[in-house]
Parts: sequence; C-alpha cells; structure tokens
Amino acid sequence: MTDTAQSTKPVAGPLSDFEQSLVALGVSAASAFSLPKSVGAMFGLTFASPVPLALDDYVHRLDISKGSASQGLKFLQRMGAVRPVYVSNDRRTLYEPEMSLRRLLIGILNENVFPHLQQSGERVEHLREQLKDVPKEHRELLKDRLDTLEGWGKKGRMVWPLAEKVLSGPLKKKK
Amino acid sequence: MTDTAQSTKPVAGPLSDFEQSLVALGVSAASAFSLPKSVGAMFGLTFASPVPLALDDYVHRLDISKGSASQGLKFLQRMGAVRPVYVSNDRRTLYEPEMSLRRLLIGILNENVFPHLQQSGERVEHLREQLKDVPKEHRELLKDRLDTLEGWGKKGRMVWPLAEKVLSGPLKKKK
DNA sequence: CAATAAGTTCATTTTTTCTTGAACTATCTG
DNA sequence: CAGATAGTTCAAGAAAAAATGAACTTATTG
Repeated sequence: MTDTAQSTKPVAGPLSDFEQSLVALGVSAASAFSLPKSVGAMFGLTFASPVPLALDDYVHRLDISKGSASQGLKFLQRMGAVRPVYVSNDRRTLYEPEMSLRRLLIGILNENVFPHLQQSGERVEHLREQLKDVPKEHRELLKDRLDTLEGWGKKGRMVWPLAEKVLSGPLKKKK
Repeated sequence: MTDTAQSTKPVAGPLSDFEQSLVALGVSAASAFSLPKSVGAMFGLTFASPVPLALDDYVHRLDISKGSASQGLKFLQRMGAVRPVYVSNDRRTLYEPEMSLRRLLIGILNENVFPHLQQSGERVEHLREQLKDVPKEHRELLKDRLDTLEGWGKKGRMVWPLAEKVLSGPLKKKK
C-alpha cells in the first residue's frame, strides 16, 4: 500500500453506529422490494459514506466475498442506485449513491417489475382469440373479464407518468 | 359423490387453453411482484373460471397439494385478490376473483411492501441523533443525505393517493 | 355415533436463490 | 517482466423460500 494519497485511505475498521443503522435500513428497504439483502446492505453503506467507496471497502466493511461485492455493484449500477466515480491516481472504481428517488424507482421497476409485466400486454391479445373455444354460456362473462384485465394494463400505464412528476419534483408545502 | 346438485360439479379435467393462458399470465404477474408461482397460478385459474372455485378444484386442476392450496387461498384472501362466496347446499367455501385493480394493488403493497417500509420512517429519526457522532467535516454532507432520505418518504406518501385515484377511477378517453 | 368431507397445520423435502472462494483476465508499477 | 492490484466469472455450497403430505380439527350426514 503506497500511502501517498491521503484521499485514498482504505476506510477499514468496523461499521460506526451511523453506518450500521443505514446498512440495516438498506436491508429492510431491499426486502420491501424483494431484492437480496447484500444489495441493500451495500446501498446502505454507500449512502452512509461521505466518500465514494471501492469494491474492497464493501468486502472488508460488510464482510462479504469479493464475488458478492462485484455482482452486487454491477446490479446496483445496472439499476442506477449507485454511480461510478473516477478519481485520478486511483485505479479503482469508486461508487457513490444515486440521490434521485425517481431514478431509483425506475431502476427497481426496470429490473424487477416491468420485464415480467411487459409480455402480459401481448398475451391478452392471444386470450381474446382463445375465447371462441369456451362454452358459449360463459363467453360473455369471460370477455368482460378480459376487458377488465386490459383496463388494468392501461391504468397501470397511466399512473407512472403521474408518479414520475411527484417523485422528481420538489416537495410542495403541506396542504 | 352424491350427484344431487348440478351446480356443484367438481370442475375436473385438464386445463383448457384459455385457462392455461391465464394461469401462465398469473404466474408472470406474480413473479413481477415477487409472489410465489403457485399463488399466481391460483389467481389465474380463479380469474379464468366463470364459476367460483373450491379448494379441491385448485388441488386437482393445478395439481398442487392440499397444503399449498389452503395456504395459497388464505394468502390471496388476505391480500384481497380473491373473495369467498357462500353457496347454499355446498359446505365448501368457493372463491371468485377481485376485479378492482386498486384493491389488488393495496393488497400487494400491504402484504409485501408497506410493512418493511413502515419502520423505515421511524429509523430516520434515530439516524439524526447518531449524526452527532460522525466526524465534523462530514456532518453537513450526511445531514443533507438524511434530509433527502426523509424527502423520499414524503414523496412516496404523496404518490399513493394520486395513484389511487387513477386506479379506481374509470378509463378516461385518450387525450 | 361412525363414516365422510372440508379445511388447517406443520415437520420434512424440494426448489430456488444467494453467497462463497478459487481460478482467471487485465492493468499497473518499479 | 515479475509482482502487485482491481475486478470478473462461475461451479459448488449454504441459506431461504415454497411445496408436500400426513396427521389433525370441525363440521355434516346417514
């Protein structure tokens, strides 16, 4: 370790209370969205750190394997929860947290929700065709259900743009 | 099997194409929200069925165990995705699907998201106190982060009422 | 009340998902 | 170039989640 750059300290040692709390918070938040614990912990630590962190920091401070850290960082980056920072004289990649709720949610939804939901739209199409094979006495009822189903998709698509505005905008005064 | 009531047929046999498609759709949707496959399949079948179904129907038609079916139904009921129907001369409990997207989403969020997120609010409080133990040169930056974090919570709480309106209301004409 | 049917519970097994760690690529550094 | 350093990959192990099935509880019914 060439201890030339004072800005590149290993940031070692056990977690401070503050860091521990944020790691724990990250873990809960992760489980709320059914993401792996380690990913939540990594985000929490990133969030708690005033300086950007490198892969090895996660390994040592969270006591996880290099493999987990590497994959976790890739994942956090892919979903835009964390962003790489390049510092001269340091060939490691450092990471700092994404602070925009909107981008965070987009990331989560892109990774976990939308991919599965996407295909659903196309399938309703196909369901309508199959409708002709159901006993005539039920056809009408089931057609109504498919209409409802289609409506769900439309409504879902209506909500996001709306939500986006709130999430990216400033906090408005109460009332 | 006392074959007296013609309305209480076992609804046996393999799944029709229509049913299969909806079961598959249910499974994808479930995985989008990180719910068990079996739960998605059960909802799909319920949705595809013009008549309410009993526990045994799920067991036989989806080829799952009685245990799974029982637990799955309890879960679907708890999250309001399915509702019990009582029919005279049938001592079984029959289930039909919830057709309100709003209620469905409330159910999912109540079961999986809110419980975890709830406690987060209280924790931010605690984090502020711990702030006094961090090195003074970082205190300001970290305080800003906590403010942001608090803002996330507030924004989240702002989105839901908005979304609710869209989800429960009628589909408006395009533009 | 004995037999049957509906439904629940929960210890065990199965399946899926996470994590690990060792081997590997690539890059710097003296 | 030899030796660190940074990071990736992926087979295998560990842990968590879901499904099974047998034993039970409660009704119901002849």
